Amino acid sequence: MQDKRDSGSSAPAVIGGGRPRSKKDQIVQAAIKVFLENGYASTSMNRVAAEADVIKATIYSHFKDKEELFAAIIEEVTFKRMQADTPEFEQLLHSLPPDEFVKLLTQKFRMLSQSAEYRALLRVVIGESERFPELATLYVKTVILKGMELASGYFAKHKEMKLNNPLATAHICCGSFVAWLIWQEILGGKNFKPLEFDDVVIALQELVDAKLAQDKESSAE
Amino acid sequence: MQDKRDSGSSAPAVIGGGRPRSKKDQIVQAAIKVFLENGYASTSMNRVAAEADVIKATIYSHFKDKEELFAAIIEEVTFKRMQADTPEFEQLLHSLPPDEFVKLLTQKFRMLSQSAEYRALLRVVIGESERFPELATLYVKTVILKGMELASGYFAKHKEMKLNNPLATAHICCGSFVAWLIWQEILGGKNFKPLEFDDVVIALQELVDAKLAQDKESSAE
DNA sequence: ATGCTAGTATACCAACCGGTATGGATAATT
DNA sequence: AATTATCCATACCGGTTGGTATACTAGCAT
Repeated sequence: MQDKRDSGSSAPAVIGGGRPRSKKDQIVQAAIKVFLENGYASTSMNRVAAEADVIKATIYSHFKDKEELFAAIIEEVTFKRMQADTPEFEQLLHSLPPDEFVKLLTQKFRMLSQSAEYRALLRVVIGESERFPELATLYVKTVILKGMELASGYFAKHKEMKLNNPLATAHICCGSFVAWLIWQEILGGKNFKPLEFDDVVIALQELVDAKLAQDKESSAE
Repeated sequence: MQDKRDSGSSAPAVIGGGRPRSKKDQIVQAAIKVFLENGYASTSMNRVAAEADVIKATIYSHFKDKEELFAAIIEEVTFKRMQADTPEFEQLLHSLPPDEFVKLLTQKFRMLSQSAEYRALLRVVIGESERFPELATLYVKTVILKGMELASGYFAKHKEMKLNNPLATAHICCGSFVAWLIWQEILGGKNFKPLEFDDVVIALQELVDAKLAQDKESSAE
């Protein structure tokens, strides 16, 4: 029972048609699907095993118990979603004018919110946040804060915008997006009170532009 | 098995020390606590019965099954939270200047977000939104949309603000608040990247004020 | 008194839960 | 050829699940 923590390519079981997918990965992929669909409590290990086309004992040879498997899949999905931007790209972002910057930021978010897996991740992380606060923290740190720091970093750098609290302003931007995702898509609000994401972006830009114009004017006098 | 849908005061069982609380209410109160603490799947009916100090069969004499009980408690809490404003109060709100209006809106939200029960409700409704979409819809309709329509109604009425899309602007305001509640309180972001709610309000007001000033100026020329 | 209702207490049900044990098959390593 | 490790198949474990059945009691209205 040696610690075989090779996250690399030493897949020990390449048997069948030459799949490079290790058994452990097979399990993780299946677990991602089942856990994100049903949440922690109403997911049974039998169901995961069946979905992974694997025997239950095999799961327990890779993961100590249900909780560890759940934590593993949340980490997996979280990090997968956050194969973050290169420093060069962030540099580029910082050099853009505000309107272009917001446009790019929203594009990134739009891509995220179109992924069913990402929506499910958000739902499950919130739903299980009471019993798995560490996972909620992980999610916040690696996903939410990344976008937040990007935006607040930009706002802080561009002093011509004269924002007294860059973090709070970044929160308003990102928060508007997250809230839209939750109440329109996850909670199904779009079915009886639709609100286009683009309209939110436009309205947001309206506000930011106004702020920008005001500051230009006040710095002129 | 007649339909006894009296939501009034005909409590049939006033036995003990003279509690006016019916047995059904006893069950609902206990179920609220347990379900909101643990979510749907990891709440057992035995636990609810014990918490309500009632036998399990008694629960099933009032509710057909677990799902019905869960739906009942979500409705109960949802409506309890939304003993909405009087029309007169809404009228008052509409007559306020924008900054005062935002201030009052945030005060209402601050009160909501301080209630642990409300936070738990939000968490559970999101977490179970896949298996209970009707409950998510109920929540959106009776809670979220109420605040949204209040704000968007105000924005639409005050044409001097020249907001092209009142609903989207209302979403930015309310969404900023909800998102703050989720990532600071529910997901625990405050523990390592604290952001005061008041700072969000101030930053938001900064943006709205700028928009307002811009419109005044443009209408002057 | 006689039902009727609402509740209690307890026991029970089949199904499923997370997790383990055993024993055999396969394949790579030595 | 022997060893080792991984996996499968099946069966099993004690405990819990949602939900029911039976038998009994207390209050209430006719």
